Amino acid sequence: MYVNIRNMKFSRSAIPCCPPLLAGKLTPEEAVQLAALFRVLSEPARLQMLSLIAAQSNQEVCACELVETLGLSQPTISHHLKVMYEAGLLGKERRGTWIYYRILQDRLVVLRDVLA
Amino acid sequence: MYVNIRNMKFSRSAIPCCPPLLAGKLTPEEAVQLAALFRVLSEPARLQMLSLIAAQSNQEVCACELVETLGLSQPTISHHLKVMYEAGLLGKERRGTWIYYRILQDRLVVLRDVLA
DNA sequence: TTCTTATATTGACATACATCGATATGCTTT
DNA sequence: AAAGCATATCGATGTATGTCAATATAAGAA
Repeated sequence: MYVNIRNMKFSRSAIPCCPPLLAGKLTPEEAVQLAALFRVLSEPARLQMLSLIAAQSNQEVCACELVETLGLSQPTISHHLKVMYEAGLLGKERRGTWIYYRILQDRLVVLRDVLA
Repeated sequence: MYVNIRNMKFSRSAIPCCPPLLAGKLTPEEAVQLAALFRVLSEPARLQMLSLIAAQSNQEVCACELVETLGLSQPTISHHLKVMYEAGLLGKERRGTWIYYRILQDRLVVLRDVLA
């Protein structure tokens, strides 16, 4: 399994835990990409949604549950889910009437490594 | 030296490299705080500024150098520096006419750990 | 089909903020 | 004091986006 970080390919096992990636110069394009990801995380509601999903024993949650838990309207929840889904932070799966969302780790790993 | 992470105090040496902090439920207040930090990182210009500072051998840079390097006006650079300074991401020191900025690691560490 | 529930989309509105020109403040030198 | 350079602040403007009500779409039940 391989991971791309700033134009360089690493085998997963070759990545040290905390590589200092901010130490190299970011190209404008890289900066735009990373900023877009950080922007997705810059909403309290979205962070709470991620936290709620991560706290589930199944590591997933149906959208209706988020509507009940957070004090936001159903369209707003749906909007946030869409933003995170399109950013590659969430995966979704329909099972009957309900749609279950789960966290995709890859993008979060990229961001974490950038911050090292 | 101590670090506060989500209401818990850690001695620096006691922090494991990659503790999974998103696994616990975030309070609304924590979510607001973290989101504000992520928002600071959600601008490409600011990420490039951080990257430029980190790439210096002295780990610092004077504001004028940023104005020259990035294609933004001096007031805009000054604005971004202020945002990052007030967020605790940058320290500054005046030496004569120039003001030198450097990266403060603590907040970045908090964010990185949250993403684990 | 009809009804009910779950999720998504649309449209509108308000707020946040990145950006810049103009100007102010601060430090150094002459 | 005056001039020159570095940095900060102010005011204005345009754009992005979080939010909700209303509505549409989708799936299962009766």
